[in-house]
Amino acid sequence: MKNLTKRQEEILNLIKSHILELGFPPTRADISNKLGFKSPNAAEQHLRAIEKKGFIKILSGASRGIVLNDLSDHEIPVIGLVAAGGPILAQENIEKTVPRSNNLLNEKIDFYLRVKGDSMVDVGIFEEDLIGINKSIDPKVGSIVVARINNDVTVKTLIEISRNKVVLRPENVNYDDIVVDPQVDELAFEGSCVSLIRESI
Amino acid sequence: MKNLTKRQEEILNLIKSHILELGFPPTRADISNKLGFKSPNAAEQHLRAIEKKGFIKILSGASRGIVLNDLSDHEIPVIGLVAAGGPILAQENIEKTVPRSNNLLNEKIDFYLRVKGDSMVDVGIFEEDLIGINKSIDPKVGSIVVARINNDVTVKTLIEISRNKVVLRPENVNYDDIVVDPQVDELAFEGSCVSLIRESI
DNA sequence: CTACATACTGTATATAATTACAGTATCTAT
DNA sequence: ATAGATACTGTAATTATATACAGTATGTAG
Repeated sequence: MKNLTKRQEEILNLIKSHILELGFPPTRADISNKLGFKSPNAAEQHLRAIEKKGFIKILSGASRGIVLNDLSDHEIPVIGLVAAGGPILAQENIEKTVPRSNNLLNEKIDFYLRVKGDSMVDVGIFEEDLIGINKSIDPKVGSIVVARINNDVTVKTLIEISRNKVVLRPENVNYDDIVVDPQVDELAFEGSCVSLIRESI
Repeated sequence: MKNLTKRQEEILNLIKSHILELGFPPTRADISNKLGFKSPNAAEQHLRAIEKKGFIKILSGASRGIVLNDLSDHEIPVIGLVAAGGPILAQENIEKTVPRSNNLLNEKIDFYLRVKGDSMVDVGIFEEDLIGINKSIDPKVGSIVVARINNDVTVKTLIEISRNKVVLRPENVNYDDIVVDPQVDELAFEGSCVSLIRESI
């Protein structure tokens, strides 16, 4: 995604603040008025340029049909079922996005993962809960991590980690620890769990 | 704020989901198409009715000029320790406020309550969790409610409710049911639990 | 009984908004 | 030098949209 010029960025910010303020995007005339253009075409051409650079999408024929593409700053993706193989943040895994303001604390959340199964109920993580994941936090013993074992993504407590042995514990008395040898099985840590949201009780 | 009719609510939801999906409100024609109206005026009149009841504001002359009013409430209070006696939403009980995520389709949350104690761990509600409370939902058997018993605020599952007997169950095998006679003890329901946030894991 | 709310159809029109076309001028990379 | 990006003015046509007016029909509260 190419960089915007100063003027284009000004216009993109204008669009964003218009949406924030009123709830819908501006028209070409709105933009022209605010920036002092004497022709709506000035705005039109800026929009085309911004679209070309991938920051917005212009829906043809629709009034105010400007769709923001860069939700990453404001929206956190929610990962549903993870397709085997591909990257966890691949588009097809994204169930929806939620506004970042849902996040109450300062800790960084890269994405939410929808919990499947009951393997973590003993620490209060239930099926369908959304757990907030920080990709940057190194897996620490005792913390809850998102691990990928041979293309299967799982959420467990990290109990032990060494060169040839990693122990992951389901927090459910009915399940046994998972012992992995990273030299035999493919193992990757996708991040650490830092928060939880339960949307419906 | 008067209640919406079923049809009006349907239209309000359509507006919300349109915004969620595309980022801007629908036109009268959009609404009519989706609901099968043969005249855009049907949508227009519904919008007027919804505006009259205070749920939206129609900006005259602006295309797609529908502003949602229920989003203007920006901050949700977080209730910490509840002082005995006073109202639960009294200023001195408010620990902080958090921004209301542009909560387009989610259930209404009047306030968050910080959970004290371990009486609800078996349903995954832990100490220091924040539970989202809706004041308007009537206490239903089987749901988790915020109850005030003689000036003590508590969160429990409602098991039984009748004129002279109310049973509240702590979701923890170590605790016994609380049986209250509303004719003897002062009992009030402050709301129902609809969501949960755990800020740190 | 009557006014008012709800829930629409149908037609029409003014205006809001997109968007094409024709220019001007400056800057930058090939 | 020349093609393309940037940054606009100016005009105009087409289409999208809001919105008024005229109806029909049903239900509900005073």
